[in-house]
Amino acid sequence: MHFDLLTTDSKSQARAGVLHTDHGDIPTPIFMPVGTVGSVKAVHMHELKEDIQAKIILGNTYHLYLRPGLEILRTAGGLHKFNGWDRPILTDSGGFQVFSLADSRKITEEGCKFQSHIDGSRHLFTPENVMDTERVIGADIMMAFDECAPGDSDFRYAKKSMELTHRWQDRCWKRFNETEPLYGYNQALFPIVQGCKYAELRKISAEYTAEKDAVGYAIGGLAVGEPTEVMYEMVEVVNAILPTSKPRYLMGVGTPANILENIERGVDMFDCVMPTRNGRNGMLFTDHGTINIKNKKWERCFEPITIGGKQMEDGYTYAYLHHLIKAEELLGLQIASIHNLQFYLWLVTTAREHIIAGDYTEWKSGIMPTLMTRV
RNA sequence: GGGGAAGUCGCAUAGUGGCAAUUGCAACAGACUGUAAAUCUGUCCUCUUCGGAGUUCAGUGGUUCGAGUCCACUCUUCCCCA
Repeated sequence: MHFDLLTTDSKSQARAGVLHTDHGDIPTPIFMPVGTVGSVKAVHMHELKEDIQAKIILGNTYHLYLRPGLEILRTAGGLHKFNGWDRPILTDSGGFQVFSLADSRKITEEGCKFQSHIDGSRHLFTPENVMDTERVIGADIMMAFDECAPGDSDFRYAKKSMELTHRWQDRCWKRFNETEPLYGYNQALFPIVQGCKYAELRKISAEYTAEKDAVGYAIGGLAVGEPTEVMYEMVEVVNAILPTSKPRYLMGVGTPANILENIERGVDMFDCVMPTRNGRNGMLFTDHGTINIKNKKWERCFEPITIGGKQMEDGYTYAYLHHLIKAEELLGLQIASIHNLQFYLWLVTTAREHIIAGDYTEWKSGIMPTLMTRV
């Protein structure tokens, strides 16, 4: 697996490239739909491929480990075989669950003890067994096991957490290098930079992480409660240190505006639950701004929903989607999810075109006000 | 025609004499960033300077310090027998 950097914008840090994997090429910048349990919620595989043009999706180690479980995944021949997705897959390590399941886990030097959110059973995640699990899942890109500390962590805790993540990172590398892929194709390990909202820590973490020759590097622990401006600052600090020849993945980000701002700062890969989760809850990203399709004002809007000024093949109107969501029809969740993912993929694809054309910053300035608009 | 039951804020419900009144649905908003989320939160009689104030529980009258709750009659609905 390797990355080709094709273009770097002359007026910013924005880059266009291609990440080559055994399951196909990923043009960057890219947005990766989140498919926690091996499914992008409410979206069928053929819709991901054909309608949305997704190039890579995520899975989650914690969730897949709990259900269906490793024995099933191993017997199936890995997640690709199990769910039928033949393009690249990236698995998060469970590091985010260290953050989001704070009430039912305990962190030690060894790893993190979790209590299952499904049946309350107790489990221990260590850097070593997470590597083994990601081997079994068979993700093209395996994420290191880290602690995603809360955005409001104080310096003392942030430093301690970062140092633990670094020690875990070393153990991940060791286990990764001692083991082989199980299904005949290559897997890469992406280490994760931490350090919360402290530039000093981010710098240390980026330097520490960049020492290892990885296929790509991730920036974690952002968009977890800190102000947006702080997130941008931290990305700048980190990207000034990470090697330019490798892809940078900003984990869990974000809004369309967040994505363009971070592309400008040199980020190549993004993932976020926002287009799918918020879509299911009625939030739609449109050419006119962000809307809540449940609001009464869309009841009689018989205009088709467009993306980039173009009507999608199916041509749903605001009024129809309003009706479906209000009526709690499953088709509403499906259309909203597909629409938002189409919007996100259109956004990064168009950004890439403008980076290559050399007018990224101008294009971005033109579209930002709309992306920030709440209709 | 005779007998029985019941009428509570859009609908459905709770309500021992101390209640602006329970809960669900609907409605109207808001939140959501490496998914414990088809979830969660708020408002939901009127006005409000957010401290409160004013009108309410089919209608009218009554008992009581005090009535959605007790009594009388009226109206309406449902059930059973003719």
